[in-house]
Amino acid sequence: MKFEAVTIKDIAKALGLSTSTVSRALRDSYEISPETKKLVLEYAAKINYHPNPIALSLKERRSHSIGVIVSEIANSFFSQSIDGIESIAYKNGYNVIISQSRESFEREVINLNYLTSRSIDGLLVSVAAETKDFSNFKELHDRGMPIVFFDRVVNEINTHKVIVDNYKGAYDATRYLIESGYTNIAAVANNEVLSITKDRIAGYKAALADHHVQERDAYIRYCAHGGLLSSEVEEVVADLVSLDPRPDAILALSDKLTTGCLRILKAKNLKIPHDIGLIGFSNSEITELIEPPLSIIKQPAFEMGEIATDLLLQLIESKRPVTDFETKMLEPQLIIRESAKRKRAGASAGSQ
Amino acid sequence: MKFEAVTIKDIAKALGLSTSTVSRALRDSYEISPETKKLVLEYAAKINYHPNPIALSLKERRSHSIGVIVSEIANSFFSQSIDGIESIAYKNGYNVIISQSRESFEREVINLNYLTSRSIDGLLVSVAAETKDFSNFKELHDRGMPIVFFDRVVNEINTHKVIVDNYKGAYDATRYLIESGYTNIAAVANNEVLSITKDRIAGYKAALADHHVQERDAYIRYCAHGGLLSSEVEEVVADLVSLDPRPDAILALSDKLTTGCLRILKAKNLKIPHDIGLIGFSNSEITELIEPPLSIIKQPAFEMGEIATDLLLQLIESKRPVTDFETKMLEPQLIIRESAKRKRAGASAGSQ
DNA sequence: AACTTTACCGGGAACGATTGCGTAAATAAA
DNA sequence: TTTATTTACGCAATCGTTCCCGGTAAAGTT
Repeated sequence: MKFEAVTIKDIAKALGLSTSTVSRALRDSYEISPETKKLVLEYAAKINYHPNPIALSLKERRSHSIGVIVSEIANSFFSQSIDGIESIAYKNGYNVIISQSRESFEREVINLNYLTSRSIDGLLVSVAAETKDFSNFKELHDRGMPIVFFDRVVNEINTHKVIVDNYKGAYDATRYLIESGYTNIAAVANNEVLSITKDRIAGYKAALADHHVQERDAYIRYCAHGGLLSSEVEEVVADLVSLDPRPDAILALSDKLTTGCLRILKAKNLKIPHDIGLIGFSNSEITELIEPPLSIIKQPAFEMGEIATDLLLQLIESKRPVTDFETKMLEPQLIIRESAKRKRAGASAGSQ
Repeated sequence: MKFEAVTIKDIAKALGLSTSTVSRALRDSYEISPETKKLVLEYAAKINYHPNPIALSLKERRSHSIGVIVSEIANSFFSQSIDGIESIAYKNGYNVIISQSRESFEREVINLNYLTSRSIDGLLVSVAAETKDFSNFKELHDRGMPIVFFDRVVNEINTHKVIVDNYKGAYDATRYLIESGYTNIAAVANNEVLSITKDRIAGYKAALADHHVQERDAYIRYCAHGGLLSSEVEEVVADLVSLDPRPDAILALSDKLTTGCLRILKAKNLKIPHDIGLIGFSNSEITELIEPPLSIIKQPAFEMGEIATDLLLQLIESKRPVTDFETKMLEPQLIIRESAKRKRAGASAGSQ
């Protein structure tokens, strides 16, 4: 099957002109007489001419497409981000090529190689949970590929980044739990190496410290695959609830973990928030419909995608090499619902 | 910023060969001596040579990328479909360029023009809710563009299609409601012109008829924008519950509508399933966590994306024009949970 | 010794578009 | 009338790659 497009040559031949004249006429060059322009433009419109973007790309040495690497598309946060990415890219005439790491370092590297071999103009990345070796990104960046990280960033690479205030998100959520009377607060986090994990855990710890609640190592658990495997969440939660003293609340530090914990807590017949409180990062649109309505920390995913793309396009279209990079930090939104309401707000902290 | 790639010319120059020889060596042509091949291959690997896909595209007159038009990415069904699309496309060396219609005919046409002007090799489409004029697709298809429709197909165009058995899905759900003792079953559907709407409504009606339950026009409602506007769902549900007799169950005929109805029913303080039963099409991963756990008809979204892409690639890579098109129909999955359990199965109809 | 193969390799056109340069004709200035 | 300038267009190189068409030297065949 073929889809034959009309070229500038067809126009030239039909009108008895050279291709250069046609090209110039189409670009409204001053070198072409108004009559010729009119002729060309009208004929072009008539036969529905569109310049071949591939030929243009070859000439201009840029593809007008950007690559995106996320862990999985079918995840509320990422699909919302991609929505934002697509809208800005589209507005600026760029294609978006998406690939998924599924939290695997290996797949991430493969995707990276694939995308660069497809001659993309820039890259938008939220790194995989497994990734602790950033040399591939680093090398690519050093060789001049514009990269913008969003959500899960890599601090070792000096470029634009877009994140939410993960520290604050976790801090506020933890504080809320403490102020609601929870004292044994466990944290279930994504892979330990992730920037979001570090920042969120830091916020969690700080909130505990600031409110004189003792931090316990046993209460902090990591899921190497970010909850992509339900077994790892299951294990972690099972461990947690078998502890003595058993945690009276769980702070889940990423999307998949939040729903994962809830699922397992329910399976274990623990009543939320009575037996155990739950709050977590989530971008699902229907957390309010859950039983119990879920308290969440929500990220402005769409905006993050928009901003990251804006920054990337700036990088791509900048004439001079950019050396002044910024990290945009957005506000997370703490939404309190039933799943983390236990005692009255304002109860004195630091119990036991 | 620029990202300089190494070309075949660089290799030729460095090795004192012609570009044709290098090209042939890289493609393992029999015309090249083993020694030269080895030389070229090793040097190419050393300087990390990758053929420029844009130059190849220009030469071969195909871009190795496929366009996708869906109503919105941030929708469980579509993001799961895209997941499937991406996996097959990736496996075959194709890029996926995604665009969103947001249920608008106008945006769909714009996306269509944009994608074709980006010289894609084929198109995967799930039509927008508003679209009743298919002439744009038809014309494109007639001009030789391979198109595969999935989920929301257009019957007027003879090409491959991938759907679930929407009739059966709606029929089985309706039958389940009837057998559970519901008698006044309303249907809330997407835009009337959509193929999925027609098929699902037909299944709903057939189930009513087969079980001697009277069909009422007032019980069948359409949402022109597929629930993208929460106001339209609100209106429809408000109307429905004010009817006399009030429906004792709602069958929601698409993703957004299912959660939309639930949200509004809850806001109206109606107890599900006691006051009103609810079942609907949904591909959300967390419907079991909802209060009450949602009974759903689930589509094999990932597989649909995979199959549609497979079919599209067949079309693209076929030497001869394909005239024998097929419609793959997959099985929907009926998952019964609390939201549609009222009386015991097998209870006689006619309640109150 | 003369001819035919075979093995290897290079030149250059082509894909579709842009663009620097050259130039004929028309017009203006001398 | 001669020269300079402007107008309006064509030629050809270029982007990176493939591939048709040759070409040459060594080997094999009479």
